[in-house]
Amino acid sequence: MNKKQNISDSVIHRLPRYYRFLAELSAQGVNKISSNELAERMGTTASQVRQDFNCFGCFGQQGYGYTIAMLLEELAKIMGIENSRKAILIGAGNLGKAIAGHITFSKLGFELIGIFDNSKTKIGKDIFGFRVASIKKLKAFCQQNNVEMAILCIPKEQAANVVETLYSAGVRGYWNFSHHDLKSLHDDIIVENVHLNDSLMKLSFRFVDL
Amino acid sequence: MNKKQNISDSVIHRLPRYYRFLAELSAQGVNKISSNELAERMGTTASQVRQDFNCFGCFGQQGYGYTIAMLLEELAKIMGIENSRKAILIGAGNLGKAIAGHITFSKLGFELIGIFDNSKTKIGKDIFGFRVASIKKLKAFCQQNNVEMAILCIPKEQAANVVETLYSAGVRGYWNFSHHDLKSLHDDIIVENVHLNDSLMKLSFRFVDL
DNA sequence: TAGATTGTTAATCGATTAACAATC
DNA sequence: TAGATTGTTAATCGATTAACAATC
Repeated sequence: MNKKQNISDSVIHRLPRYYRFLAELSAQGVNKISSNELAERMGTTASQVRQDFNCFGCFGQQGYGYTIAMLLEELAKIMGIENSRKAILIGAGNLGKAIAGHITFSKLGFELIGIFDNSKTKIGKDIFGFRVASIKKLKAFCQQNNVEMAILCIPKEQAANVVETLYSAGVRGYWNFSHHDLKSLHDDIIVENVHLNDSLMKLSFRFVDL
Repeated sequence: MNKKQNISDSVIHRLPRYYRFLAELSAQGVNKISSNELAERMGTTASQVRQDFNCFGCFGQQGYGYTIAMLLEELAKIMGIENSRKAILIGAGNLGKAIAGHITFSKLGFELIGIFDNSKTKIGKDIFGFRVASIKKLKAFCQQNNVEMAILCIPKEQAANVVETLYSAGVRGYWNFSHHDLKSLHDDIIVENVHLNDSLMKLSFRFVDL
């Protein structure tokens, strides 16, 4: 699937949204939809919907529309969310706990297999069925279990160190809540940054001349 | 400041990033920077940096560059983060706790003044100095305190109801972690959605042909 | 003054939208 | 067959990049 290389960020950004809207429709018992209907619900245009889907193949039927179940399946394949890549979470604070508790990893392409922390007060505690392990065991654990992705719920200052350990153990994917610019450490890693501060600043911006 | 209307989403999206990088430089003791240097650090182009800043005015000095302190001040004004709009948080689960604990609202334009929940096991408990209040008191509280923004850390199913209450009490800004499409409820509200699932799906996508 | 770097206009590139032929 | 809606090409629009005159 070499196509992947040419997909623009704009399209990638929309894929999970399509999936979300379609999954909801599906749950409501809707079976088919036209690009027009879908566009209207999502606040976009039919053209964009069709262009986006056609980046990956022809999923519709002329004169009829799209079968939602089939679209969902294709989108799932495209995004690789039917995988179960081994993932670990580092940092068992409130944020780490929220992530471990709220995210249904199995529906998003990953399997959470461990939680690590460096604080004595947390090591050994149980969180959603995981016994929090010492960060000292990180490297061995990743190597033994083929960990592919790490979720960083740690302070910015600790990120570089932790990533060095993870990188040396072969971890290449990072869901990064730490605000550290990981790309500057290695360029053969995949990083998805979450900046909640940025999100809140955008909200603040839009308030200004309300 | 009518300019605000014409600012593209692309620019708005970059503003917090500029702020973040400049704040870090400032903390490192750097005082001035050229569009070129800043662009390099941020992985963008000098042209873009200058175009972006010039959406809001002329902050630089020809032949010299930009004074970081001044840029930060201007960006802060532009994003309105020196405000302290009254905000409340609804949903005192792990996610709510993480938000209440991690986000420095006062640096982002808001002041957190209350936490609400509908669960008896949570009402009355203390979270980061706030006594969790019953959601029954929501409306009165918002009206009495001029609450402008609500953070929704509640399940999707409860969102519509809660927003009706908040809306009727005058709350127009929403930092929405609930996955409910709030814009479909009222169109004179400001909504900033956080979809962590989408973020993780994007990470999964980029794994596929690694 | 000479050098540097901005502010701003012009050129390019890419993404979105419109149009329409293909076809179910 | 007629109607509907896709897949795809062409047109438009906007965002990014390049260029350069203004100026500190």
